[in-house]
Amino acid sequence: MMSVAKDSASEKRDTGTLGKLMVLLDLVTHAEGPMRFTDILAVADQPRGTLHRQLSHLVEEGLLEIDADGRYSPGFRLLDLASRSWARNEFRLVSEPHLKALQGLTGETVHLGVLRGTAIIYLDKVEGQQPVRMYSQIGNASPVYCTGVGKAALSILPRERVEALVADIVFHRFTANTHTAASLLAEIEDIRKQGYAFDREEHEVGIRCVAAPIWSENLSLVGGVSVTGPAYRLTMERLSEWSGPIQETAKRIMEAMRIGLGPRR
Amino acid sequence: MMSVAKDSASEKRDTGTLGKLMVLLDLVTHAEGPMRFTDILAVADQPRGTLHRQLSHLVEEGLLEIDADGRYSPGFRLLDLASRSWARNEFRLVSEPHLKALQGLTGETVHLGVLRGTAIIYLDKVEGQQPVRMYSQIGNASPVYCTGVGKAALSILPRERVEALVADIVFHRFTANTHTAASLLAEIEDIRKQGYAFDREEHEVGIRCVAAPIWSENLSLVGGVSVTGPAYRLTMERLSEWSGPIQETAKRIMEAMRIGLGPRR
DNA sequence: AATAAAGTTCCAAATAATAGAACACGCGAA
DNA sequence: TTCGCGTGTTCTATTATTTGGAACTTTATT
Repeated sequence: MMSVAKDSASEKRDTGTLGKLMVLLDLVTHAEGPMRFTDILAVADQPRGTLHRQLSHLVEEGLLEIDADGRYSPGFRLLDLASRSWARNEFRLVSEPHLKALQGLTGETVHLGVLRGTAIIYLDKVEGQQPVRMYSQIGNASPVYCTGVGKAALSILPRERVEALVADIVFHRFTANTHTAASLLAEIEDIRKQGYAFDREEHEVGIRCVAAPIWSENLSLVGGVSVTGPAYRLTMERLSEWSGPIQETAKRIMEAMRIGLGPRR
Repeated sequence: MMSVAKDSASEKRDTGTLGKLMVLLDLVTHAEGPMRFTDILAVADQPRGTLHRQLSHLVEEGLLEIDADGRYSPGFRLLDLASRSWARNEFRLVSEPHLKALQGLTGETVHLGVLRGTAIIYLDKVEGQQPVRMYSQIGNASPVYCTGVGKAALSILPRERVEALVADIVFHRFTANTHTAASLLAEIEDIRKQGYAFDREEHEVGIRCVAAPIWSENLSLVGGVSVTGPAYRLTMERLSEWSGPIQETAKRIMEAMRIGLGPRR
């Protein structure tokens, strides 16, 4: 049964059988921990028999695992797929040297992220000394509205697309500085003019960042670079000083991407 | 009575529509670089119209990306799914402190891996000083027959299951020491008695390791830990000395896993 | 042992996927 | 320009898969 049509924002995906399976996969991967059959049955809108077959298929393909107690968890196949995906990603490969250079210049942590839906997915992270915990950040999806990269990315989208996107967001107040829909839209306008964005402890108290947008001509790729660090070290003055270098880095990455694509076609 | 055993090699997966889509996903993620529609058409055994719809669905779900030139690459959604999967993985979480301890003791790189099909998927890696390149190893799938963890894992499977698995493998000769089916089966027997496995430069010249198996009672989880390093530093004598500690680490992880599951059920 | 809860299997009916052809599009050559 | 050709996209009757509901089996609880 169809409920009342959601307004504009509601993306209606028509991916048939795959779509239904992805809903389940999302359910399990977003859960706190392993889910039992009945747990899933309660939230997935499917008859028991159907759900059972769907889960079996996901398990057989390695996208889900089922333990001895019949609890479902994300499967190891996802790691394999993702590691290949990451290793070969052109955007990441092209950006890498530029991220390192920026890290060297600032001494702080540098991130590379792309926009997907209303989230920023981090593709790379370059830290200074201490060993990096793998997957600690890479692959992570963070909300657009409280990350520097997210706001920078939004700033290069056409206004109507930003509005449509913002309408889809459910705003969670992480800190006292976290944006609301209205304040976000307002700041995007400023960022559009400036060419760079700050995160003034909007996601986590004590964490600030500067970010610059990166985009392809047709906007099929929209993301950004950022320099992040603790507020006590990264004063707003210092962040401002870095707005130049970070925009420069973004520019170089875009040029490098075009070179990659340019000559051949 | 059971039906006649399927001939070892012929794993016929019956995952309907999902199975067909996963074949495509594998195709694209295993490729050298982005694939054009026609490239995929040539290898995927599907009519043009059908393939087109399947790819569209995968793109719409974010499992694949299509660039301006119509070339398909793995999608960012995979990273998101995998990062969650990794972050919450119980086996990895439980093992982490033990891996660190082993790293501290040996000073060399420690790996945690699980068996999936005929591959070992690395779940974690603990290195000494230098910053780790993310995803560099984690999520990677390596052949069972030329990794310490792989051989250790096989050694705890019942003989007939090992034989069935080995029949599925296509052996690639990476180094002069790489196993063949026969030599692998023979060594598995030894490892079974010993309780630990070596990799004597069987995957990469100049790289050796010791590994011990880790398994759950019902064998739903089979994997291992290993200590890896350059041959000039890791003499076979030294590796032998570490066979004790590494088995001890494996044992502690297995105990910790049981504690996790034990009391509640 | 009896009862309830959880999980699995089955099959006619509904729905989505398929195959094949026809339709667009871009591009280089005549 | 027009033609041909390689690519990619859309359409539709046919076919195969998925669905839903119930019956059935197994596992926990009283």
